[in-house]
Amino acid sequence: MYRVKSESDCEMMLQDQMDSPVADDGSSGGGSPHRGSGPPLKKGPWTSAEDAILVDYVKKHGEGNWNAVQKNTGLFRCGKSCRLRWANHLRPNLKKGAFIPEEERLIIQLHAKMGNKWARMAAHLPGRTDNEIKNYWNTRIKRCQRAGLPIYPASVCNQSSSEDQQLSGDFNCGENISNDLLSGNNLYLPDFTSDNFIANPEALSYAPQLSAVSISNLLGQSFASKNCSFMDQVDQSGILKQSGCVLPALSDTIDGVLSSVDQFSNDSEKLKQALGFDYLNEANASSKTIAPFGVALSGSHAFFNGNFSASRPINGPLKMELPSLQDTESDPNSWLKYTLAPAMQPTELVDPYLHSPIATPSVKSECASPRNSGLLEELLHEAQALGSGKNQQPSVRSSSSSAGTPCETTTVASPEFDLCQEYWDDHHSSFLNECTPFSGYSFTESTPVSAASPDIFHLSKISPQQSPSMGSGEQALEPKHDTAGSPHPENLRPDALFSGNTADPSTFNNAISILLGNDMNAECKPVLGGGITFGSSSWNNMPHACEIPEFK
DNA sequence: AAGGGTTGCAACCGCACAGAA
DNA sequence: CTTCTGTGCGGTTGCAACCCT
Repeated sequence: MYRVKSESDCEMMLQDQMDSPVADDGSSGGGSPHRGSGPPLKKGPWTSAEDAILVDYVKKHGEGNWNAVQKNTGLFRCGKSCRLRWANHLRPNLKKGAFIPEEERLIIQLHAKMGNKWARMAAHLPGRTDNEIKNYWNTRIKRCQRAGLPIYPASVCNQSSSEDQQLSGDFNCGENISNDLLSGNNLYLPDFTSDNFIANPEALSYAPQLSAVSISNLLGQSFASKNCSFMDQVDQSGILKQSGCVLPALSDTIDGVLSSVDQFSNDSEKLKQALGFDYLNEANASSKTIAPFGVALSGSHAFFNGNFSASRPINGPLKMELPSLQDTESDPNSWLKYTLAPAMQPTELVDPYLHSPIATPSVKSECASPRNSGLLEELLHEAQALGSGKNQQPSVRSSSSSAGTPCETTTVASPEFDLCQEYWDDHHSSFLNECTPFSGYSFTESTPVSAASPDIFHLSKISPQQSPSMGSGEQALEPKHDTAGSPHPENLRPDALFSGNTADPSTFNNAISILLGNDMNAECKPVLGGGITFGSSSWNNMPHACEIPEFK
């Protein structure tokens, strides 16, 4: 690393840089290559002397015209290097040191919205440079990859959801979700309408969301504005359980499902969560502040959790840059734990749709981070907790995620998962009967699940019997295979969820159409190889939300 | 203690864009 | 309109510090 030279290095001063110029290759780089025939420009770490020269120059001449620095100061640095040095290290008001939790949250959130637009992200983080943010993010990506955790905390996506709801104004069901972070940072929050969302199909690649949305559409599509964001609809599903006033009959249906699930043994919570029905259990939620991250980022898990036993391993390195908002999460509540001020009273944590009080915030998941910040450390902490095989307290119903807590679902090879598997083997028939109203709309019926989370797996188990386009449940559990029986590469991608593993593409499209407000048919089309494209977008060239014209 | 592997940051590289000539 | 120049941005690399065995 180019560690900042100690102050003793100041002694090297100018002479040092003069003595050790690195032959420049004309690397002023990019659009401003060094074209002169002067002395070779130095590369590598800046010395204090060079810094002093540059600072002095900027004080006198101001920023800009960086190529003139060399001419005016004798500094053997290209203008580009000077600009970079100034911008990243020398300019005033630069924050140094580690990112504070609030900054981390903001970075995560911004990245979810912008993708790798570091400069734009830096604009939201005064005193931070794009390079810093980029490095931080890359580090974070690596950590998440190692830990097998999702890049985006579920709450970040839910933040987008909540923000979207607030901003859209099209979906006014009385929620008044706090949004301190948003308001405090003047974030630019694109309105992810359902149409917009189409351009981000990865965001759909998470079974809990899908199930949530499917249920939402089943139960409450009528009251969902078409202009509501996709996540709005997800959120609606999350509130359905609590919103019996809206559709009491259907709410009863859900209650019935949950009741049947509750018949399961003490581990039923795990099963429900693994089945992705946790979002239906918000009324029992005590854990809006529990699990730092939801696990509904199933696709992300698939990406990063190479230990996912139920799926084919992901072969080879994956480019970790993910399109923005790829992982919108279905849990409408978990975001709260990020946005609520620390002083927020517990009562304020009550979901607007939640009729029953929330358990005391003191009920903490064992997975909760020591810092309770929901940030990178928490991810790591969760990973540790997962590795240690810790479980949540049985009495704690975690509904922070539509798919359960990370403790229970991120480590798919965990005993919990096996337990769920066993439960399924034992009870799936009766459960499926109970779940009949939902499964018909479950996207998992056409979803290859090899790259998905266990949540997706279990959801897939729900649907086959109900699905006209899916075979047996066992088939549903199998990743999509090509004719040779080998894992289809598409299965290794989150968007494999939409890879059209249905015998009837029109059915699939119709389902998506229902999901996304009936506009899918125009935008979504099957592609060769079983994938689905959304307009011109694909996984690899998916534009970030900010690149979508509406967001600019 | 030593050596190899990993981490994380600073800096570089190359492309793209805008404005001036 | 074309070319040149400056700047911005995102991806990548280099390497010292740190960690692990």
